[in-house]
Amino acid sequence: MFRGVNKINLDAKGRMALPARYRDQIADCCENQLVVTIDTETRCLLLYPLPEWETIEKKIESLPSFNPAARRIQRLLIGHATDLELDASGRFLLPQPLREYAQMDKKLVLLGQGRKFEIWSEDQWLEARDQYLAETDESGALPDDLQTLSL
Amino acid sequence: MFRGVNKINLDAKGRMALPARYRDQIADCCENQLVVTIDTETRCLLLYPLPEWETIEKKIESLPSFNPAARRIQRLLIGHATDLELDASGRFLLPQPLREYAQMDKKLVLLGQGRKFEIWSEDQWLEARDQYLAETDESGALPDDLQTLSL
DNA sequence: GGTAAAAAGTGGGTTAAAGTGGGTCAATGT
DNA sequence: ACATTGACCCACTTTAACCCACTTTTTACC
Repeated sequence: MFRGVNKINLDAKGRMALPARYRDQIADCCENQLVVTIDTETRCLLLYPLPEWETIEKKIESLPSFNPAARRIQRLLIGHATDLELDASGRFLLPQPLREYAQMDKKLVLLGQGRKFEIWSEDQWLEARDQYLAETDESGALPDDLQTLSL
Repeated sequence: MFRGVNKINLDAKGRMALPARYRDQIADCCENQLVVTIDTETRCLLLYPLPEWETIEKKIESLPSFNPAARRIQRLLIGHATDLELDASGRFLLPQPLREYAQMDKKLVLLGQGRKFEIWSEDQWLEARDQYLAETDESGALPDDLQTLSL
């Protein structure tokens, strides 16, 4: 399970370093094979260990391709998915089109999100986070499980 | 069960010491593995023994990711959750982004809250406490169980 | 109640590791 | 053939993990 916020700098070549605390886990679960794609709801990127991505990809592929909503998801998610491999110093290159999509400049935030990561431009993340915080826990329809969740 | 208020100083490096009276319990229940994350309603932090956090995380993680309220909780709680380990003198480093979130300077308050702790900046805590005290027990709608609670 | 001893809390120095920047070369495509 | 891009390598900077020492508080015993 991946957790936590990490402030990371993108270098001039468009590379970012995976924080050291995740490296062992990534080496174990996918031999440093990752896949990055876009999030379709917000301007951020999703980073998966390869096996995890493959199960998701299978599900998306099997959607009926004559359904417009399914085609949309297929084109957006599978279309933007890119294989990555860590270099010797634990970095990888973020493809330029994806950097543009997520409006990334130098400062990034890597968010652990269970089986995947999210990568945000820091500005975008802070904005989204503040907006989330401004909402109360009660606003919005919560799933039943969540209503009864005791933190 | 953790109880009590504890005034604690944050040192120049952002470390805080877990009060000695909790150490045996923490060593027993989670081998000094802790997780800290943010509270979504107030600007304070939540500190869990790892196993306790994991049960919460499982529930949150299994929520449908296309539900906006669920994504909000996932991003806020799991996104900010950070693993901690006590050092040889019973201290741990509070991650900078979380210190910023909870507006922490030197003086902190650690609040025992049953299966978890809350960590507040002292100023924030005193302010919140005074506000709670200003409210009466009758204000606000109480759940039925609470109406019949005998202190 | 006072003193000594132990434990807890606090501060800070050192060092190894992580993060970061950038140069070079090979591959690719124009 | 040349230009562009990414992979690989190396070097510098920054950070945090670890260790040690000093101060303060608590506990125990006289």
